[in-house]
Amino acid sequence: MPADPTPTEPKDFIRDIVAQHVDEKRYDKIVTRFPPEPNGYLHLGHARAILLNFGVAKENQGQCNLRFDDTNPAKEDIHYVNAITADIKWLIEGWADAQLTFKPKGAFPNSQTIDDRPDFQVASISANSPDSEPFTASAYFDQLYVYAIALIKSGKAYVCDLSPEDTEKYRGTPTEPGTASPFRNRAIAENLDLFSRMRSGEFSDGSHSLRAKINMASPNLWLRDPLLYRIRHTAHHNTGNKWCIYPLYDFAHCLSDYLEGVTHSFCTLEFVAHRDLYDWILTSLNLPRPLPHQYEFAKLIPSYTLMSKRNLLRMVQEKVVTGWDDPRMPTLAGLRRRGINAKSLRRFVISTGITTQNGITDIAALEHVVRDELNQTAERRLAVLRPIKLVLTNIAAGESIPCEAVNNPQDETPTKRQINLTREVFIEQEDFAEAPPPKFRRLKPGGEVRLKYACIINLDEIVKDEAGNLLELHCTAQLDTRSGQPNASKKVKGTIHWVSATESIDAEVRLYDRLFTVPEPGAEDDFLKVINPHSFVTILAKLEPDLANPPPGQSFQFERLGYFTPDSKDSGSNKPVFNRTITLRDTWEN
RNA sequence: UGCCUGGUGGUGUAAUGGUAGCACAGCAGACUCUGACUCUGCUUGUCUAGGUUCGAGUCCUAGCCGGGCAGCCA
Repeated sequence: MPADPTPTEPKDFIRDIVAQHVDEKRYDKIVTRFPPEPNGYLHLGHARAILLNFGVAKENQGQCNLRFDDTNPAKEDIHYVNAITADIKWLIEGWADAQLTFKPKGAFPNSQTIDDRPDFQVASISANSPDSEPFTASAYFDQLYVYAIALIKSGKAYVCDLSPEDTEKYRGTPTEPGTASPFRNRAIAENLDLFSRMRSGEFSDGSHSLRAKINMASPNLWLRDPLLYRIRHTAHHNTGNKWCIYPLYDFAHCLSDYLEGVTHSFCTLEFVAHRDLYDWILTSLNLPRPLPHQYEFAKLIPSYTLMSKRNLLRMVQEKVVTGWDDPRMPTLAGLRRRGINAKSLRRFVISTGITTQNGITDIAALEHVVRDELNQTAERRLAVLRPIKLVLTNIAAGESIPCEAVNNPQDETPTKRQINLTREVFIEQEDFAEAPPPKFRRLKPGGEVRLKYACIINLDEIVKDEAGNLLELHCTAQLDTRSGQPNASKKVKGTIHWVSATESIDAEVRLYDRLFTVPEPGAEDDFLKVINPHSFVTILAKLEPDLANPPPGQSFQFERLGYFTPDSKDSGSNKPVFNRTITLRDTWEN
């Protein structure tokens, strides 16, 4: 197996840009960053951003910083930073671990002088180092404050006393220019004084703000004197009560990139309008090092899923699902618990490419790679989800006939295990039909079928109770059709799976399906109306005995049914709970 | 109807003035001790109209359609 599971090296407009910069030797090293806000779990959409940022870093021997964009203490929580960090490590493990970069524990940006100009820069260190921690925007609050003062001193920022409502009114509309705030031309000294008093807690939330002085008539709304700082008397999960003013995204993000030495800052299309502001702030500060630049790409939106954190949070809060890591959720945690491995996710996401076109990606493309990966790697087992009892009348009670079962036929030299055929076995209800449809290749009256890895059987008698309910099936086993026996190569049309009634275990199996019934639940006025009522079904199944204590994280193919993995939360010793990752492709219809 | 941005099979994505290709999905068949896998074949596309050119998905002009932007969210 190759150490690097990446498929072919991707090529797209962003890699072209980076490649050109590398040719030009524009930067010493390519540095990207993944900047999640710790206010929810990472999902499939983030996977594209993660794989882009880490991919570009990896392909150019660069680094990718994990930075928490934690500038809004009202919405953020430390719980999310831990979950996000774990999810990222999981997603890139064995692929781009070497690129994941943190800062030294407790580090803040260092002061330095470059060409007689003052500068700040934060040190970086491998995330593998024990004394490392993720970058955070909140670690830059001191420097950000210094930059804000520099902007004020150069006449490029001012303190505004307009209320949030008035600020909105003054901004104008897309078709009408805004009007200048009455505080726009305050003296620099007054701005400095007011800003310092904002910081010291003298003013209430919303009463003042720091604004960039750009152009109230700009066709780009984000250049109409955007806010840089707002007052929030709220404790922050990192900085505690040190601050009561917090920088806004536009001010914090570009400067965080700069402080970390980021060269390429990738984000999604809705930030295109912010790019001018990103550049304005950076160029206004006369910074001595090369400036980072922002490049935008289209979001990944798979069909039959909801992708916004707002909606996912609502599903969690309204208990549509059991939590952020519910196996039906499109979160990395949910997908992982479902049994989808990181390599499958990478393959899927990378296969969708990077462009600037918005669109919906067919979730079948993900299902395809999930099946393909698992087909290669998952060991096969026999399991019966909805059992009916079948009695092999020519086998004595108590007798165990050993059979060899292949663990994975995809292996070049497959290993085998032993399963025992006994007088009583269970087969799948679906594999028997008293009145079979045309082309039915399974067990039917007067028919014969092979029990996988065992022998061919003939149906002799259908036993029912007085009410006509099916009780059991009586069959005869053709024992000489077992592997190694004289008639082993005898052909029959159908092969079905089975499990010994006396040598099997009972286990809970959770059958998951798509959460929504429509391809685009996000386009619905209320997604609650299009929830798939059958997205989660739990049953008691009969499994091969060696499935009693499955290794966590291991996937199995239950033959003819699908891929299953032990649930990471609810499985107990000798009491496994299996999640169905996905069914096998099924082209048989009736 | 301000500014930005984008239109290639059903979906996603290539082709950077020179044979419109790939993947998924779909359909048909072969194989099969998994109706899986694998294999074979097939259906389906350059938003429209002009122009430049020997040659246009690609360049130009006009139009049509879609997405984004008016948080003290990110």
